[in-house]
Amino acid sequence: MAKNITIKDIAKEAGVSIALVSFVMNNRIGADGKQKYRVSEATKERILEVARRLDYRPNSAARSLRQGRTHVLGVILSDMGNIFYGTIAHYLEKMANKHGYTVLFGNTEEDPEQFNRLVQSFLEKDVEGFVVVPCQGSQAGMERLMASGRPFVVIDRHNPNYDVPYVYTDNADAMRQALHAIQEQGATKIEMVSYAMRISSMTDREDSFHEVLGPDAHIYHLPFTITEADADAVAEEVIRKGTDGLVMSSNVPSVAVLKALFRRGVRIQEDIRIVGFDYSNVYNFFNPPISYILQPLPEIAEQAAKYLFRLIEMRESGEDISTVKDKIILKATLK
Amino acid sequence: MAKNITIKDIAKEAGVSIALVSFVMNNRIGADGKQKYRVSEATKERILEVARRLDYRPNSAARSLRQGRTHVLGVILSDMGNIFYGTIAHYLEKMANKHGYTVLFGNTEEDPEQFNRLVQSFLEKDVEGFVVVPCQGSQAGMERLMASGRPFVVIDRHNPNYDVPYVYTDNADAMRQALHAIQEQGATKIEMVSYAMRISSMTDREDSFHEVLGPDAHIYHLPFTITEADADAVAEEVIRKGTDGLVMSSNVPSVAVLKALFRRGVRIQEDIRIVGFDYSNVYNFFNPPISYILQPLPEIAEQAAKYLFRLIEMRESGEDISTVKDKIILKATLK
DNA sequence: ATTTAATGCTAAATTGTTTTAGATTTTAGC
DNA sequence: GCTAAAATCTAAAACAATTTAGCATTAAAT
Repeated sequence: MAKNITIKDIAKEAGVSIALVSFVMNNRIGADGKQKYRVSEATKERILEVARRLDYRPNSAARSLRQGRTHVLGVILSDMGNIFYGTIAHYLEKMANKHGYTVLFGNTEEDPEQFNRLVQSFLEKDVEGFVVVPCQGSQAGMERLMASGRPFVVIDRHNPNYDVPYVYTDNADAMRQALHAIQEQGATKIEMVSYAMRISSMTDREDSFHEVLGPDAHIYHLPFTITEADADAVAEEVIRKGTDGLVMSSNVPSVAVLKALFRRGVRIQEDIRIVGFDYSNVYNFFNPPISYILQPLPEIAEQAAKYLFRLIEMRESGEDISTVKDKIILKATLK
Repeated sequence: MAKNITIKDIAKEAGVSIALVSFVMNNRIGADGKQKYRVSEATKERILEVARRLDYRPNSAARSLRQGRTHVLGVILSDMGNIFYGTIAHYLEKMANKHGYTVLFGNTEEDPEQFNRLVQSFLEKDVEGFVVVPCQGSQAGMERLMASGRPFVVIDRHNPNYDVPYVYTDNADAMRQALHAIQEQGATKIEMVSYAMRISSMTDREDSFHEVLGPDAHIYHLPFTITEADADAVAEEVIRKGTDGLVMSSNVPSVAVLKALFRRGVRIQEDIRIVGFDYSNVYNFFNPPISYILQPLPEIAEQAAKYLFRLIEMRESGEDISTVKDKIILKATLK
């Protein structure tokens, strides 16, 4: 209820114009060489004192309306409950914070409609820039984002049909490392566990897998929401075939299949060697520990944020950002 | 650059007043019994057609400024990279979305200064309500939040000195369940692993632990950022003392200590029984699987969101929310 | 035929800030 | 003491919507 204190109240209380209050509050004094707006120390102090006393807080809606800036970013990802995205989200928020930005988050749960809704919603909220994880079928949403002219950076996946700014992991290289590792560990009948989703992170890893092991090497495809039955089916087939090496393409299916194998008494790392993709605590509890591909999450977030800030900066100073589409490719490491 | 389409552009194009456009866009036609604002079907269609054609999107800064509503919530938690908070964040976002809200997230990393900064920042962004996880020393931030009169709901922990709305787990009961379970599993020399942070979730669990096992039962206290050395030290002492049961008070320390024990070749669930707190995939890979206390995360998020919406609703209709301070206590279950 | 009521619409105020253009006051130079 | 220049400060116009109050026009009622 308590009516919020505005610049007007302060002006009245301090006996000055609202313009002056604004200048003082924004410390826009004696700036721009010609030092146009100058205020005497005395009035400045008086204004600041009143502001403090009345506990003034600027209304950001009004400021945004006038300036066209919100200092808000929009981050759209798959699922914050997944430690992979949760970690990225955390680092992104940290970067944003450091630069005076605040961030709106949204989860698509791999639903393209939801992706689209989030884009719309964030555009209307006037976010100054986006970091997005597209999903299968999110073309409409991506088109709208591109058409908006709002700065954005794609991470984790990308649609090769769209020439847009992104930060991406060298998944082909990562899979080569994984396969090299599992072969060194003695596996000869190697299969892969992947998601059914046709997104570049999966297909790039799969293509690389086939390049190394030939087109007949088998890949299991699991749905986005993996049931116990899904994982059990994979385990059964793996056992039946006598597969002795399994490379994973993501942490969730990785853990799901490990559970199913464990339930069946398969001696993991003896009967079958595993190489995971993305970190899970689970890997530590085998002998030897399960190797895994680690994507540089902090760096992904950092690079994406920096890239985005650069785009925002450019747009703010009137430059054309539609021509900048640099791709940043980061290497994953085997752990 | 592309100048945004405003209500004015539509008015001009459709040959009507901006007021009418606003009414049509908000579907405020023929409402409120007296059906004050009516538009003929024809003009309505014309306006909608123009809006569609020009791809009109309302400017939410202007709308917020005028209405004093932003349809944005602020969620402040400890660390989205932790699956516990990440999951809660996800459910909260989902609930918010369903009610037409968008959400700003912030991580404190258990730093009270950061908590304070986030409160300030979100207040200035005019969030309509907060869901917050306070941290040790966050009193200043909490006071400011309370003083703001903005609706908020506290989750996961609470300061018993503050009589505020919260959704909380019955931690005493949870710990009793955990202890009952570990005793049934045959453990007699039982210790506890907890955080050094003095927050209610930890202290309630610890108090309950002492109530059941007596004041001399030992509790290990780990810092918020646990190093391998920290966990190693606990493992060493546990081994030295011949502790045969360990109840955990949170997932992160739980996994850290499990790793340290595993590294030392301790036969988990044979030499020592473990009962975890909060879910981790790790628990499945022992024989028998490690029991754990599961907090109802979806329900926590749901109840908190509903509670918050109730408060917002009340405030919107001019009611005094400063008197409503209901506490919602949820039971955890042993899995 | 005149009042009354309903329908369809509009002008203008309002929200809290930033910012431009210019008005006042003070100081400095002579 | 006067003028020019410098130093302070202000009025008012944006920004893009919502919303109040009320104006025409047509239809219905007396």
